[in-house]
Amino acid sequence: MTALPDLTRLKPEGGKRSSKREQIVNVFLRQEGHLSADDLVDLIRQEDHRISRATVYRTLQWMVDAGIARKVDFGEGRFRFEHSYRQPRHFHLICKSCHRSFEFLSSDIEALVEEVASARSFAASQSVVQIYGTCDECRTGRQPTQADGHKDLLFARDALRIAIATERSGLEFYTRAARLTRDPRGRKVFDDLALEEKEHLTKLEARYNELLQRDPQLESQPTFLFFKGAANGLFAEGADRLLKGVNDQQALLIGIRCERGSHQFFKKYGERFDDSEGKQIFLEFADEERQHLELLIREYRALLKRQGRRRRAGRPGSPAARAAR
Amino acid sequence: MTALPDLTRLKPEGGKRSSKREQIVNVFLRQEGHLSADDLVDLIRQEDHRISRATVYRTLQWMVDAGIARKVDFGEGRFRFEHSYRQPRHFHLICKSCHRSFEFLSSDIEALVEEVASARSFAASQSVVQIYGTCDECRTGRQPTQADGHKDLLFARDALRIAIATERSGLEFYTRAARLTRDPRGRKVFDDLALEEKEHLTKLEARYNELLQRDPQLESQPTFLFFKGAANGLFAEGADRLLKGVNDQQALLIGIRCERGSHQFFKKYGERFDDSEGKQIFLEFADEERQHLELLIREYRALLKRQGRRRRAGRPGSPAARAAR
DNA sequence: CTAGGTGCAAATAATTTGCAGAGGC
DNA sequence: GCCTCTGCAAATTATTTGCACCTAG
Repeated sequence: MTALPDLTRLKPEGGKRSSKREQIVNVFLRQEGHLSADDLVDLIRQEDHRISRATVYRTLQWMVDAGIARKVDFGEGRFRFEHSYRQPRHFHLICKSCHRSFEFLSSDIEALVEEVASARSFAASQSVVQIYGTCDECRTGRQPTQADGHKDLLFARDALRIAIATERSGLEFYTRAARLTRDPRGRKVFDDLALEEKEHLTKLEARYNELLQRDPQLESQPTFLFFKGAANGLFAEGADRLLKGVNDQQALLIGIRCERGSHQFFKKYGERFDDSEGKQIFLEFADEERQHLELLIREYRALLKRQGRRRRAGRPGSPAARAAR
Repeated sequence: MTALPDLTRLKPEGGKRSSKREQIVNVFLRQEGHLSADDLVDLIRQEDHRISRATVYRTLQWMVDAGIARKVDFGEGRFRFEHSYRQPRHFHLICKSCHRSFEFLSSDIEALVEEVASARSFAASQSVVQIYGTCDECRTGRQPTQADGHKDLLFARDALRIAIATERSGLEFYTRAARLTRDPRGRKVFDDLALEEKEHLTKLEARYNELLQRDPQLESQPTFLFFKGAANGLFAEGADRLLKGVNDQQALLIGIRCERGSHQFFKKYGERFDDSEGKQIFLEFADEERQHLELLIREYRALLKRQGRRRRAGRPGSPAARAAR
């Protein structure tokens, strides 16, 4: 079920193998959702009567230390535990009526939280965001839809969606730029950039479809990762009329600026997340953008060289320095 | 201390006057910060030995129902209570080392939280945002600065700061516009707008100073209300070169657009907050902007009328309809 | 053999409840 | 006198601990 392999005994340090502990961990990992210590005791007792509450508590604490479980407090006067191994850290919507809880992640909220902490010189180690209220099903009285899928898959799905949206927006921009630019060499540069984006887009979409096959109802599940700002403004580089007179050098500079923005953006956000498939997607995407960026910079340098040969000498303080950082 | 008047016995419904309860409530209100039930018992016992724990618990519950207190959970395995009467609802930074907690409010976070809830069709009734970590003093080993002041005053201070920043930004914009505009009547309109802003600004600053006098160390306390977006972009109406050819009609339209933006913005945010002085400031500010807006609209209509007389008839589908909504 | 894991029962800790008496209206 | 508030002690609930025993390395 959950992508949780052998690690069971690797992570914890200084532990002795013990059938009881392993049994408890296995039962815990087999479940999904948020279990209270008592829930877990009941589950264990179904397959083994001779397990004491104390052992379950001790094992739970051990799992938290080992990074397998996370202790969450929904204000019920007792704690619950959720999977944590390779699961993205997230926030909760908590229904006061049916007592279910739903997970989400908002990089925007995380960023604001960091900002507040830093404004107060507060070293934040963890943050809790909980929205209490009534869920859709309880309010409308409809059937309680299937439980949330695995966060990990949802996270990956949403990361891919964001990457795809960004890529689409880039493709659109370069295509428009190519259409508008009058200079034929400038147009060539934009055409190449658009082609590159299209290829990358195809790759991302293939990956997205592959993900959907792993879980057919993945697409119908609600948004897990809330994330503004991607695909917005990165490519809004100047008004259309400015694009008309762009030559190849300027076009390359624009491409460099866009790709660098995209790269830094995904790198920054990829690093923010906990280890998980979604994080990988962000970082891979950032890396592909970086490679593309480097390519553009090489092209730009080559272009300058050619120009320099033609015009005897290049200007020393030229934009090359800035563009190539 | 806290601006908490007689209301003590008004709010709760169906209660009988009782010396014990009143005593507990008074002791609670006299304190600031986050008290646990036990803290409160200890405090009460200092002035009256014959009070039972149960009564304190019962009174605490009663205060929560009456809206005097708010129950907060810092994950310590017990609840704490904070003032709630006319205190803005807020979020917490919680120091794991000294166990103090600091309050802040972020309208931006609240907005994002609402967005998430609405995307999930979740009827949010309350939200908890807690940042756990280590506070500045614990990390740097400096003296623990004086405790946070009253949220209410801090909130008012920050609301005023935001209003002032917005007003300044408006003043700056209109001044620049007046300088750039070539049309003398357009310039007159911008000059008037700038004057209006300056007057309003003076009023706000006076109010700010008055607030500082109520608590001299108010200014040195950290930001309580985190709030982006105010004073940003509201007045970024078009590039400078577009302002050059603006006549009086266009200038009025620009003014109307800016004031309306400002009005709606402060109204929306003012309504978001709980009852408190800061909320009042937002709403008052929104109202002043509205009055100014109405004035501008009247002026605009008068202008159109004059033009109509001059040119026989005004165009029916003119921008007047849109501007005056 | 020995450190760590386990069960059981007792201990804590925060909070709630049953009940009989007290006090305001 | 009635209804609610109070105090006290006992109950509840979640979690932890002491201690003797057990078991894997």
